[in-house]
Amino acid sequence: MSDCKHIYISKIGGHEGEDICLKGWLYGKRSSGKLHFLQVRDGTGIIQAVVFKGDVSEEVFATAGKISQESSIEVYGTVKEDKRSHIGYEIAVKDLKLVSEASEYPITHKEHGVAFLLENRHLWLRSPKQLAILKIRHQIIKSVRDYFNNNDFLLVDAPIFTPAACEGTTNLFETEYFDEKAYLTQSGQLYMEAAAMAFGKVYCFGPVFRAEKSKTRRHLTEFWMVEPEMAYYDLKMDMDLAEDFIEYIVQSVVKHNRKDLELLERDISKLENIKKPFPRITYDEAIEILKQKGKEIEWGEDFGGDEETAISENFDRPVMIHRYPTKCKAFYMKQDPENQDLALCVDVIAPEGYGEVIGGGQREDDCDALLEKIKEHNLPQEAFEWYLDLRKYGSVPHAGFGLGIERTVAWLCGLHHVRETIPFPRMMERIRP
RNA sequence: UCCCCGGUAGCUCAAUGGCAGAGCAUUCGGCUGUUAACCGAAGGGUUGUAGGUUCGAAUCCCACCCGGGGAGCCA
Repeated sequence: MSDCKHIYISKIGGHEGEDICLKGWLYGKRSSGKLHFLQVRDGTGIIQAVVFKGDVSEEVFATAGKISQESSIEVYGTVKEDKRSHIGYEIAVKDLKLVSEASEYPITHKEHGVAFLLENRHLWLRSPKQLAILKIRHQIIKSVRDYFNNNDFLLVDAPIFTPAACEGTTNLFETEYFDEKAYLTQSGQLYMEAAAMAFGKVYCFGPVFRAEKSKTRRHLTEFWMVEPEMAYYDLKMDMDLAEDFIEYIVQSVVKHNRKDLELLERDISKLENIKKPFPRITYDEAIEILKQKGKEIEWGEDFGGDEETAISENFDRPVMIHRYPTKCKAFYMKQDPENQDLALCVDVIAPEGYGEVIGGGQREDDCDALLEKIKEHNLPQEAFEWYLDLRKYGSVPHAGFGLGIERTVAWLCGLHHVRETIPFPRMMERIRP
């Protein structure tokens, strides 16, 4: 038996009638007198292995009857087609090897509370639903990289340690850096601007950190962001890129993860519909929509989660809101030459209330104007000398954006909360496991 | 930081001032096609922590701890 070929469950269809070996874990078990039904998982799928008393030794039959949930096992048997199976095949077991017996496994197939599951996140990952989510996350990340790699962008990794500077330090995680303090990055953007002046079209992709005391379904303290930055791009080109990029990611998930989306009971038609062009509205038009809906909002205020959801309800695909008031955006945003009160920026709000997935815009490329902004925001000029250098040595119009991976995963998977979109979520109230 | 809700068996919950309970999980027994299998039995408790009220507290009061939901915050 030990010379049987090891086959992954996802590939079982090509081996009908053959004697094979499965290497995995016991997902579930039912017994019926002279039969044991073992649900075996191996990370690629779940299949039922049937142990009939007449087919195996007494020892093997007894072992099959007492294997505990999540014990690791090797199963030897014949692949058989069976209409009753959800994947179309079963294994008729000939022999079994208990690799390691699991003691009482805490996560059952019944309902559990969120707190309990998060405390057991290291085990929760074994559940089919979590596997489907992480497979979709994998595809999203792959698509992100494929998109930029296929469109002449250079990957430039941004640093994680950053010096004290950008916009005060209240939202940054502080850490010891030899004899001085350093902070964990909350964005690679400023470094990408430097890289864009060197290489033209660049992107970074990595974890970023926010020490905000935010307790909502859209926030994590550690999350992953992809940030492209392009020299000689204006706001319109930036928006065109964001639109094309999102369409590519969504359609690649629709194409490659249909089974995972079905397992998550996602309405796939809503994703199939995510095609260019996306609606584009100005901040002023967004305010009009909110006022029509009876929301109390004044011109100049930024949008919260409720406002974003209200606006997104008017559209069946991502909506691009551009030209926010300068005062509610960051210092590096370029002012609209046609209206100094507006910034050349864009937020992309996902449909179905999933909120902002992209924030970006055209950067201030004039050295004097940028210096003025740094002073207005009471930022320490010396920390930005290198950033100002980019405007001194061959400044060009440039633009970019950042896309939050977890919010994108939550949207495509149809999840209520971002905590399930990352293997080990880091939140204000939770850092374990 | 603020507001709301919660903490009872491994898990999900019940018991609202008077004997600490159920389902699932676990263990044992039964069943040749189970799909969250089913049937029978058993074991399993410092009711988050500390104090107070009371003849008597899981239950009422106070403080604290932990968690959940939301807000603010959020390049």
